[in-house]
Amino acid sequence: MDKEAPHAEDTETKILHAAEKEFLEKGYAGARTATIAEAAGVTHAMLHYYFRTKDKLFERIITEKMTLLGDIVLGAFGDSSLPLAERIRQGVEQHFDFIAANPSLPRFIINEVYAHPERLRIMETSVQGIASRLLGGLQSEIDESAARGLSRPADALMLLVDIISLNLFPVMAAPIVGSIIGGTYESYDAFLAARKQENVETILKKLNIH
Amino acid sequence: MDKEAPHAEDTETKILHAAEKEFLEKGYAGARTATIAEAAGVTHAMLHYYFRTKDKLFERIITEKMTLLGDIVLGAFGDSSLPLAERIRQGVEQHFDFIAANPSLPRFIINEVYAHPERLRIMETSVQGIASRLLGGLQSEIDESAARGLSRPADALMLLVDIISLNLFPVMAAPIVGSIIGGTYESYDAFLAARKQENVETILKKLNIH
DNA sequence: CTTTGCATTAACAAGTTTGTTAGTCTTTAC
DNA sequence: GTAAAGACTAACAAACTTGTTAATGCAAAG
Repeated sequence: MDKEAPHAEDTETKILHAAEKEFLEKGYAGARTATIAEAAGVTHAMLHYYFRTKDKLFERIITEKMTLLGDIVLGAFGDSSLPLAERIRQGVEQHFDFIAANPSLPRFIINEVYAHPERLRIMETSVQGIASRLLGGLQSEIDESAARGLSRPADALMLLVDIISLNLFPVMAAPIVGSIIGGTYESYDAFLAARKQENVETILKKLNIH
Repeated sequence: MDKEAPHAEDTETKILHAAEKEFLEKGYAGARTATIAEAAGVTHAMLHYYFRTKDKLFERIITEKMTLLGDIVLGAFGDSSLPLAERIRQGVEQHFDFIAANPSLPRFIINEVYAHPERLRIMETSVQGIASRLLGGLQSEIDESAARGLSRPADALMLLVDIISLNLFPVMAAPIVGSIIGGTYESYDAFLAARKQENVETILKKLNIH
């Protein structure tokens, strides 16, 4: 009826959405432009008409996804208005939920950055900016809490690596971990829910926070 | 001079070694049989002569690597002759060292299992066998230690997932993490060494072990 | 010495994948 | 109504990738 009908995407957007799915699932090397075009419901010439090359289309997707991943980390742990224990609990949970909702994202970024480290250099200053802002704030809060005897001292960078490590693996390696847990849990989602709480507790125990 | 000269590999072995490197670095989709042949120093017809297809060659590599990864986990944590704290410390360190020495292995396995989950089914009984044997033994030791008040109770499966998560990520995501830590550490190896100890402590603190 | 069988090579072939192009259709502006 | 511009299609082409094949070399067995 009007300007914001969610149903009819234009061709460019349809291609972008199809490309996102294909690249995230199969990576650059495994993705096929013909498959993207078909999934978008357009001829594959249109893909080249709008984006020239597979490379340029890929660049669009990966830049967007790298930015998203950085923003999520900042968004999850950046809120300094809460007491440390709450800030960390919420941060771990928010980060976990986002990863669980976007399960191929970490694998995608890790693979493509490994294959072409120069892609990282484009984001490097932005990544380092986010990291130093976040880590600076978090570190001083950890220090303050430790000085008051409310928790153990800790290195904010190490803590962040702990959290990301713990949150990523069960999602990235879902098929393998799923095969190991077998029927122990009702579903893999049930395992993930348990895992989220386990990760929160692992981090809080590490900090020995009161 | 004699039977165990390490220098002259035969053609088949040269292809296998070159294939291992290419597949681990680029994955199945990104690997090129021509590149493998060139790296092995043979014509690419030889690759087909010895292994028929790219698929069959790949199967050889991935089966070997999946088995290796399973054996490593079992080897690192399977030794039940030590006190629990030592068993875990040594397990984490051994596992970490192996991953650090084989940095592309986890990425490779995770990617290829994701791309073709049926590859996992071939190993499934073996993987589950290893897992249940390992977890059973570890769980009873954890329970016993907890009953004596020497440590907190814990789920062996969750603990194993913790350890693997913590150990894999800094190696898998080395370029990204390296960019974040910037000049904080002398080298990435120095960071990894610190990381290994951090992981041991994270796990021991979680168990609150004496 | 010759025959047999394996190893190797060069050339080729089929299929796939990315990218182009010439021309058509549709919408908008005048 | 028509001219212009952008969107679109079908067909094609070039490059790449996997895999084959026919011919050759070579070493061991008889």
